[in-house]
Amino acid sequence: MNLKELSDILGLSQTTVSRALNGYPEVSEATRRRVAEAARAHNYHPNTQAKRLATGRAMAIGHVIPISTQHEIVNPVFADFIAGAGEIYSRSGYDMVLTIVPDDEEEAAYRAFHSKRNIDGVIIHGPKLKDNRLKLLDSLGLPYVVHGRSSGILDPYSWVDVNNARAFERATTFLLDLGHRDIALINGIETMDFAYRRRKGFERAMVLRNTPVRDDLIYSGEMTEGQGYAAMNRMLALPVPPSAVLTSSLLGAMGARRAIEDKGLQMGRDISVLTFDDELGYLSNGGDEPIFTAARSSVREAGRLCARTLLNRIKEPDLPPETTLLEAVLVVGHSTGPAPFR
Amino acid sequence: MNLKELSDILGLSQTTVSRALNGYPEVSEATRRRVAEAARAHNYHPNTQAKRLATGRAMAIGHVIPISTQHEIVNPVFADFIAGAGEIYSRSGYDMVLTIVPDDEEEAAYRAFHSKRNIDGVIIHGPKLKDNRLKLLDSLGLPYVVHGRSSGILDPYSWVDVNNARAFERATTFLLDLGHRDIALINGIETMDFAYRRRKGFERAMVLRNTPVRDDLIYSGEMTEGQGYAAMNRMLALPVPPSAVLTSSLLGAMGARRAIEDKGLQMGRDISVLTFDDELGYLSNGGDEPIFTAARSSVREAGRLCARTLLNRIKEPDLPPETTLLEAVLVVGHSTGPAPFR
DNA sequence: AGCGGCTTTCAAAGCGCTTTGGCTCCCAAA
DNA sequence: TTTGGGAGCCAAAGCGCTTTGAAAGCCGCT
Repeated sequence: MNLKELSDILGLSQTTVSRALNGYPEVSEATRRRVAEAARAHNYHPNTQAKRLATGRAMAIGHVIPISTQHEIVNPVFADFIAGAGEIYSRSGYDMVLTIVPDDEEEAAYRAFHSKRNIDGVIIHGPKLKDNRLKLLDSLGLPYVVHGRSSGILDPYSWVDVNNARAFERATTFLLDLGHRDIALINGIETMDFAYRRRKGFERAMVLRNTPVRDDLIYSGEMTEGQGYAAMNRMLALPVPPSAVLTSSLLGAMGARRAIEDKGLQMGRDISVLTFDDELGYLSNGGDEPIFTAARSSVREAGRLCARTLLNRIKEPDLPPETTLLEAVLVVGHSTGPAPFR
Repeated sequence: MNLKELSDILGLSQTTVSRALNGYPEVSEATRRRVAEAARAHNYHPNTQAKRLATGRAMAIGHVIPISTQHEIVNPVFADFIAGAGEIYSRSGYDMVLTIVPDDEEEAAYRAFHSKRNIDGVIIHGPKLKDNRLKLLDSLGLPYVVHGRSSGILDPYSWVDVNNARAFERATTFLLDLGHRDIALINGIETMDFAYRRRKGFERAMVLRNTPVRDDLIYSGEMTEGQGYAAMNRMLALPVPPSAVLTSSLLGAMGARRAIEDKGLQMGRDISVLTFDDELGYLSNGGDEPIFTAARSSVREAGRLCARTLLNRIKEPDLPPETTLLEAVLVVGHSTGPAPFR
């Protein structure tokens, strides 16, 4: 059942039927109802491809998800981010098209999106410092919104980010207030913008309190349980181990806890752990009461915001870039306590 | 730059240019080269929408990912599965389109896929017992492959599944061999086919050894860290707690370990833990040496296989259904040991 | 010279929609 | 009675590709 058949049945032109179904004003209410009725009765659904060709709009948003060639890690926050974004897309009739590529083919993936013309815009995931995807997309003229920011890029662009520096500054201050001085940071890879900002926040808080930042208490790497475990283990073996540790992910915090307990120590008493919590659906930080003290910000909500922002930009391409800065909430759980005497 | 412009430049008809670029035989090698050259020089890329309309093939695969309305959980294995499938799709020029829906709108999502005609086939995730999506898709005539199986569906269909029953039977036998008798099962939701089969495998092994299956040692629910922790906690509080536990996911096993260690017990000595391990990229079970003893099968590889199978079916719709049964490997880590004396 | 049979190329008709630029009524205003 | 204008509808021209059916060119043969 296509438009022609339907309009033949109705004894109307394709024009009128199309306009009736798409809510154009130049069609009488009576006809509109009759058309809508017939469309339902005959189970008519417009052919998406034809519509896309005719309008020139793809009605789809692209996401490029890199697989790190060395580590084979699909960042687990993608799942939740995408769940949030997908919610908005489907509500607006947009499709979400995903491309999974080795990270050295990422640029090619964006170019392919552009030249195939099968999407109207993209979301940039995991921006790095001075991320060169931004100018690539600018040059292609593809609308985009960045999930995060890219330090070093001066031209304005649209983004949705959580205030990582502030969150880690506050978290660090919280630990300092508890008397900790040897505070460790188990961070993400610092070529990633979010990790860079987190370290800056951490350092700022330390400096403001005249507390030395110890290089041997800073780790930067993949945010997995295993890496968190390994990093914590190494730090616990130091002559002066940390009395508190900040981790960049709940998974990392779980690894750190395991290392702590392996040593027969107790988290929250012997060593404090404070983590960033993305509120991933499948990895909650306890129920009503948090287990880990954490700086919390929902990545799913960030997905929703990114999607909304992007759809807006697609609708109104001439609007100036729109930016959203989210503040993380500090929630207190059982993983932190006053610094023990030494 | 479109086909018409390109063929005008070349002084050829659109037909010839199209055929040249698509590798049809009725075009001379000389012309083909000339066309290919010009296409590159002028940066010509065919318009995907037009191509799709003309051929009637959407060149895209749909995935419907439900969000449980009660629990807000996006199953973390999706990420890895999709990474595997996406690899195959992009290699074959297919797009992957994702729809995220509340699970009571899942059926509508499949119908939408069908009536919008924007995909050529779908993958069914997380099949339940007697899953009614299968007959829905059959009736719509939409090619599909199931990741998993659906007990109770008798008509043949294409699937890729791991031998869950066998894996859990072997795992259970492994624990029985170590002298355990009070073995607990922390399973997924048993309306899910995989969880049902795992329980069957578990029970079979127990029955074959004349070991009673204790109802109070069986838990079925979401496979999160928190649920694993809670379930293990409850079981440890029983008059006769288990000496070993099987969990359906690494996350659940991590929760169980936490409960065990909270009680001051040691995993592998006081209580054995054996888990299923999907080899998720971001949640590895240790490095070279596994931490948890586990039945291991890569969900990413399953994604690849599903994708290949589906693309095959799309190409050759008349082939009989194709099925693939994967066997999990039992790897021995540090989480299991002989049953302690009581 | 005429012919059949290749190979190579082409014009034109789709695919199913949107949108432009009319056209026809009908009614109120002049 | 004419006229201007709005309401409601339509035919046809796209959108950029594929594919059908036919034609043109070339070859060796008889």
